Amino acid sequence: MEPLELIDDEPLDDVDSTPKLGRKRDHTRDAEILDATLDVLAEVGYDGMTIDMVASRAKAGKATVYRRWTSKAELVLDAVACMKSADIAGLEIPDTGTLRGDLIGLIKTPSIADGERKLQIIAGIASMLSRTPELADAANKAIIEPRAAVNRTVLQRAIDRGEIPADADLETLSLITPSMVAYRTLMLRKPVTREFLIGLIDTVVLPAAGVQAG
Amino acid sequence: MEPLELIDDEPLDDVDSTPKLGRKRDHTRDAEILDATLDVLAEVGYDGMTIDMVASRAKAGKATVYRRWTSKAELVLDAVACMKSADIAGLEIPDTGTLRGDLIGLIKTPSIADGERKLQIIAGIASMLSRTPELADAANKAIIEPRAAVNRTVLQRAIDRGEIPADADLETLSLITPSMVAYRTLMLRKPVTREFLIGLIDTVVLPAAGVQAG
DNA sequence: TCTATACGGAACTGTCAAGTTCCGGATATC
DNA sequence: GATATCCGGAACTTGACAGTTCCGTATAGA
Repeated sequence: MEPLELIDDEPLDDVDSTPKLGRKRDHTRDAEILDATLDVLAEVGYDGMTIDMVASRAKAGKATVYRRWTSKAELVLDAVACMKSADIAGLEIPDTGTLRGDLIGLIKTPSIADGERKLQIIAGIASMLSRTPELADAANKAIIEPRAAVNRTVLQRAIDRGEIPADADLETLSLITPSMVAYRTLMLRKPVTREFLIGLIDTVVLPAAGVQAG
Repeated sequence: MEPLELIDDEPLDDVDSTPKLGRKRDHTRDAEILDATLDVLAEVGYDGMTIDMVASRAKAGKATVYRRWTSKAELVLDAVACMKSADIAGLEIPDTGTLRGDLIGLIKTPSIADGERKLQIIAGIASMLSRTPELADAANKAIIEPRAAVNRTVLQRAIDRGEIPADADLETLSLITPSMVAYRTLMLRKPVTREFLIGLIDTVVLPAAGVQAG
């Protein structure tokens, strides 16, 4: 997803071709600032975040930030909407032939770390979600949905090969691990280990999906 | 749980007996202010909440609040810690003879409404949880833990009567519904209906507990 | 090299809320 | 009724941050 164009109205195909005059707006600079925004958001939350924090982390001036986004709210919305799914995007979905193998194959150390950062970001904007639907939608699309989609894919394949019943509730099943990981991280503040995830898969997800135990 | 004694150091048995002079500090006034705090917290979150909002909702002066709590942070911590479990407290745990019957018997409309308010409160303080462990602990003890404890009770009874395996993971099982309800409310912002809860019980909790489907 | 543009940084303004102080009025004890 | 205590309310002080403006500099195109 591209950053929302809040200032520029130049054609997209002009990005790397010859501009008329002076220096061109650098779109990678946008990304750096947005990423700094997410870092600060994860660390101190929306209200604890100041534009100065974001700017200095991105080695930018505050004026530079305001040249590109009209307000703090716009900056945060854009940052959440443009969030890259570092874990999902480059992640090939495993196809081991069994549901258990696929689910366990999805457990990756960088993916866990990335997931915890995203949960911190959600926690940082949680109080605004009920009053800012656009932000809630953006967070959903960028954070929750990709993760659930991957789970749905491996579950659907398990249905296709007859490993689990065809009427299995994919919507619910795909949300079990995200939900319980979120609770463990945010409320219990316990680390999400590989063992914890395997335990969840074996004692909750697989039985609920209809796989025989053992 | 009593409000933390941040100001008074009078003996507890003196509460309703003869004070020495003038008017006595009114402990129900504390409760009213704490409750107003929770209301505001649920509506606008920690950072959106001002002491003036709390005071005027409790028909109190700001000075009165500061006479009883030293800071906004202390007030909020105390409010969360003293939160009454309106749903759990007066709730007799059903004993229907089956795990499914007990779990479904625990679903009560007022309990759902009360639960959503509590989740709004959690959302309001979410961004502080990772930086204020005492607050996270208080929220967990006051909101999630009572609910999980009830689940553990009915699960233990199911073990005792041989309905589910004796080695069932009560810790995990008792957290399935709280986690998924929290996730649904806070992140998906979808309503928690009776149907949703029954679906969770039938497709996740019971299979994971080892009850035969159907 | 010249020039327009965007830059980082710093100084500035305006607002808003935390926390304090003060006061007139109620209320309970004596 | 006299008195001590706490009350609600309002007027403060203070500090922090959103957002703006300005300036000297760096860089890319002509």
